[in-house]
Amino acid sequence: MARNAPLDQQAIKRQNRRLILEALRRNGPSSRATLARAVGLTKSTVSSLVQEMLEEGLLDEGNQHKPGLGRPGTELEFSPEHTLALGAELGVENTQIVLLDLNNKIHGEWDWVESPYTPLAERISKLAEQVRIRLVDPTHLLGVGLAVPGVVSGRNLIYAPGPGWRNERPADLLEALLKVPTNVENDANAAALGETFWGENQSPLVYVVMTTGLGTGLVVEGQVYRGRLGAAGELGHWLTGQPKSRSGGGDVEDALSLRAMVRHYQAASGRQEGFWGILQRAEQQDPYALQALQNLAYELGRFVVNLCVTFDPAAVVLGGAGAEAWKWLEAPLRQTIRNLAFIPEHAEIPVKPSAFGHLAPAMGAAALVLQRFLANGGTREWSPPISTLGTRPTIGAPSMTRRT
Amino acid sequence: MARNAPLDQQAIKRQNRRLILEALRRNGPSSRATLARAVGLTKSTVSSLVQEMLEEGLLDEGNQHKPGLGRPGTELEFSPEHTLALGAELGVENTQIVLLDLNNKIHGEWDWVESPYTPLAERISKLAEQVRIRLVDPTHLLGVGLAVPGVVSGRNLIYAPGPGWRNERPADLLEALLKVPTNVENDANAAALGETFWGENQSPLVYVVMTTGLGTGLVVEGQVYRGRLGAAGELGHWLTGQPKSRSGGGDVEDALSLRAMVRHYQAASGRQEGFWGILQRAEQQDPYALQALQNLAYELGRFVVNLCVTFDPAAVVLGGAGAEAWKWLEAPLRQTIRNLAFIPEHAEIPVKPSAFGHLAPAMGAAALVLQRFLANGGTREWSPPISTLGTRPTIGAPSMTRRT
DNA sequence: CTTAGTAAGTTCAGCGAACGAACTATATCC
DNA sequence: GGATATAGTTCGTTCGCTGAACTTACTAAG
Repeated sequence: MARNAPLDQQAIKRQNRRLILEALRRNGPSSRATLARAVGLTKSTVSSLVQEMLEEGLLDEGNQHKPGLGRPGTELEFSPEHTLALGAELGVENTQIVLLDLNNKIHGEWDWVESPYTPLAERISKLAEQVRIRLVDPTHLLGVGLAVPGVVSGRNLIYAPGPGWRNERPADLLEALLKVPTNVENDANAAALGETFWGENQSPLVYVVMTTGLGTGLVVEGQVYRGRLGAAGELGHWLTGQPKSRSGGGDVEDALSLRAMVRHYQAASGRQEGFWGILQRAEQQDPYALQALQNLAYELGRFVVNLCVTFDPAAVVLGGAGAEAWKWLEAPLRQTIRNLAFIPEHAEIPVKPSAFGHLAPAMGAAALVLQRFLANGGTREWSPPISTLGTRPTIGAPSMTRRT
Repeated sequence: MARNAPLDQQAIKRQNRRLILEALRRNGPSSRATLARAVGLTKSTVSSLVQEMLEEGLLDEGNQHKPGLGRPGTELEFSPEHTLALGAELGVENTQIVLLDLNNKIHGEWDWVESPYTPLAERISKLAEQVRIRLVDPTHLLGVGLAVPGVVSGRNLIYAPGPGWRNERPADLLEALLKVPTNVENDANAAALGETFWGENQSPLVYVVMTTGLGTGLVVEGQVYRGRLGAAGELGHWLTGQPKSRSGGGDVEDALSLRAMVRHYQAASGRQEGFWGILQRAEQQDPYALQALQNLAYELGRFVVNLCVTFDPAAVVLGGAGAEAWKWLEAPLRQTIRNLAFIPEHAEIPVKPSAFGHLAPAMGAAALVLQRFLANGGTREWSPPISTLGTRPTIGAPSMTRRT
């Protein structure tokens, strides 16, 4: 919604269509009259807008709604074939895709393992191939959303340290292969969006994804906060007071990440274990494993408190390891937050594991597509895939001369 | 602009009036034709909207514009009497007020000293009294903006540690006295808004105010980011790794604030000096003073780098001590940022002292009023001052059981 | 001095979108 | 079967923007 463009009558219509569609998604199948009450338009306006959308094939008429007295209404719902979106997470070690529609119905979910450092182009071709195998015709899709573990600026990927990608144009690549409009987003941002898009609308919402590193996504009033270049939320790289290298000092990741946890465990127990190994040992009451988890909870608690003074969120959602180990983290985490909160309201800030587990980034990527479609009032406005593969993004990669 | 309300034709009109007024403010006096080109409306539309605003007294016709060929245009400008806003900063030790109009003309600027810990009600009455002395009739004001050094939620002040206020309703108090609509904002947020409202529109923009403590304000696309309760940006309270008390640990303020600087200076030199004293000694090449400033620049540089990974701003503006000592800080600060930046773009992030110096928060408070007026398309929509002084804000004060 | 050229600003018929009152349709309750 | 209630449609009205034609006011060239 361009804040700096003059409005015309079409803008009114688009906005009102958007409101109707959003209400329909929030509340599930509803009658015209119910929609009219929900969005504050008159019955006649809703009727005519709905009529249009039925003719476009965007909506379907469903069952009769029988609430008791009076004439029963006809329920409206999204046409599944016309509101499909595909979300894909290009993780470091695997690819996860999910196909769903605006009725919040998941039509399919697939994933496969990838070998590390596979070039992005290969990953994208494989994705396109798999999509073709699973879908009869990808052109039915409203779009594809890609969640990637790195800094995203606009449609371009600037830097993804995990898989080792720099200055790539995944959207252009995929559009060229599938002829489907594609959005790209940082994985934490995407997951954060997904959480608000399908969950309660808690704003602002911070999503914390702890894997080998640590990143956050921020969603304010349904909009992803990206910063100027898309580099916001890289809080794992916040420099703390602990001097480590001569020039900089340690960062938050050094204390809060799977790497840090594994390191702690090894230092204490003398045993070498991965994250899952530690969890297993914790099941068997290994005191070192329990200690490592306790320590993780403490560090995570401090971090949440810091998120509170920074973003003052309405809720914090944990993804990655934070969600996997939730069982052990919950109690000590809660206690740490209570002890350290700056204002009392933050002491009881809702913290919960992601509703979608490992699917969260892929779901969020799909949400990106659906959100955009809704914002346009349910119109697919896609410029045909112009080949711009020749030009490169102008933003450089991070300097690697520092930090470890 | 309510994102979730249906639009009607009045909304179009309001938006278009807003665009015209904003263009007029940005570009200074302009003709109808120029405005039409600037906002993308037709001449006829602009003409009729302008006609209305002339009749309302909001705009005045000015001189003829003589650009060369063709009929000269009539310049339009804001009526100074109808676009006055008052900004006030209720600082810990003084009150600063500024009166200005939408032509960006400052009509007056006053300040007076306050004794610390004066109850807020007294501060407000004194402010009202001074306004009455200086202004013939306060009802001509579009509104009053109040900048306060604390956490603000909506119209209410939750907690201001400096002057020691808790759970106050400054807006209600002032409205009862002056019968003028009043907005309240955190001082750093206000200053940040002022910086973007009158400066180049760099978004996101972070304002860093370093006084005895440390706070930040964030403005994104012209809108202040407040978080859920208005407690965002309290980055001075970010917990760092340095353990200090048993429960929490030190925070950023412990390393970066005037308190920290004074402490450092004393530890090194053995002399007790305030901030201004240290600056004076630096003038005389006192090595300890220079060292303290160098150290401040280093800590500030680290902080700016952290702001970059957190908010990825387009620019950082310094207020308070950061601005006063700019002369000594600039070079080492720049160098620190260059050394520590996470991505190369952040190495050269624009950092500059506030354009308004000590006036920044008061200017920002006034900007708050003007921005709101513009957002409404230049209509004063004020509900008469209903007395709600009986009810109290529901948010508690920070817990003081921790942190030193 | 006259005339052509150019740009500013006005007027007005037309259009698109929402509204609201009056209407029809279809159910329940007594 | 009639009263009542709610869903959905129809259509004339209102409102704001548009675009074309027009008027106004100036400069430049002959």
